[in-house]
Amino acid sequence: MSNLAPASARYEQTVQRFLDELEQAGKRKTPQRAAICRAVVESGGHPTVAEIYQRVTRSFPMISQATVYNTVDTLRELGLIIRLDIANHDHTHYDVVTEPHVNVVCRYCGAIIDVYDPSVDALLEAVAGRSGFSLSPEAGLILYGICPHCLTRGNHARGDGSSPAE
Amino acid sequence: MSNLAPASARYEQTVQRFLDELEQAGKRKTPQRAAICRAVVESGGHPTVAEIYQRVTRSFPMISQATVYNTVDTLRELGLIIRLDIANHDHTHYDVVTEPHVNVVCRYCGAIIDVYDPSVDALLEAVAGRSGFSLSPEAGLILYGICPHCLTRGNHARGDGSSPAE
DNA sequence: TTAGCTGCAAATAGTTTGCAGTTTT
DNA sequence: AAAACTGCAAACTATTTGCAGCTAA
Repeated sequence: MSNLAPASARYEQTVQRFLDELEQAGKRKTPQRAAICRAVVESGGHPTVAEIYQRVTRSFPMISQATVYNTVDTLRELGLIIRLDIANHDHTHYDVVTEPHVNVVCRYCGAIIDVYDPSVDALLEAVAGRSGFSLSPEAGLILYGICPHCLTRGNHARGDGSSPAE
Repeated sequence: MSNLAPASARYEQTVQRFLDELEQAGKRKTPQRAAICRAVVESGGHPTVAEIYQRVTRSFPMISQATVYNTVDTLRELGLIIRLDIANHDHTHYDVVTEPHVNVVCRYCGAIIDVYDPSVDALLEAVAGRSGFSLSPEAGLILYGICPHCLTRGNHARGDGSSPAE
């Protein structure tokens, strides 16, 4: 792991990158958007619009959810974040990580973690070869299971896909 | 591929399996459910509730969508089908294939195909090892891209995730 | 200036749910 | 008979959209 800089500095760097990309795309750099970008990055994971909205509200009490929806969609169009449609989660999640990886979701507590492994690239190549598809590089692969924490706690009583947490 | 039996016979066999599983689970075997099971299997792919409903309406003009939703969810609980939450598709799809495989979705025309490859198993093992998760065996992996047909037709003008068909 | 963005409110629509009557076992 | 299921309609809610006023460039 390369943790040469403190988290805050890395976050700020990413936020700056987002703003630069917005500018390059001819989009306006509004204070709301800056706050939303910051919220997305600082969420440190896989935020939903509701989470982003709640976070941004601290600095912009009057902001509307529609603005968050709009901005998040703009960021997605620019390829800066990707959508994660997770089964049984009421809200759509977004991921700052755009390189091919796997999102592993706990069926019980709803936790989402990113996993990187060479087998992802192998899978992409194999699937592209077999299907003839031109696959999107930012594959938002999702796998479901029970996380170590819930396994230990014995929280995995039911094997179905009922929604326990988020 | 092992196509020893005609499609219709294989379908009927699967329908029978579904009905048997329903019975074993202590569920009732109603004519509506039989029709829904048949519709799911005969849809030959990745049906939505709307598609199933439309198909079942032929034999049960008075059936309600709620019944389809209920039954489909029951089948899912029993592990006979899996849910596919596909980005930008308005309806939830279901897949009769429950073995680990990849669903490849065309961003342009919405087509969904199943791809089997040993790399899927490798991925599952690697992810399970790295994450410590107990992964669900019926991994509904989804990848996005442009299908060969749309590639040829040059239909892939836009690289974003806007919804074109489906 | 002016095209684009924000915020508010209303609309959209897939899915879920409550309930009364019906049916399988 | 009893629990389960069906069908209808109403409810739910995340997301989208229209529009008037603001604002970054």
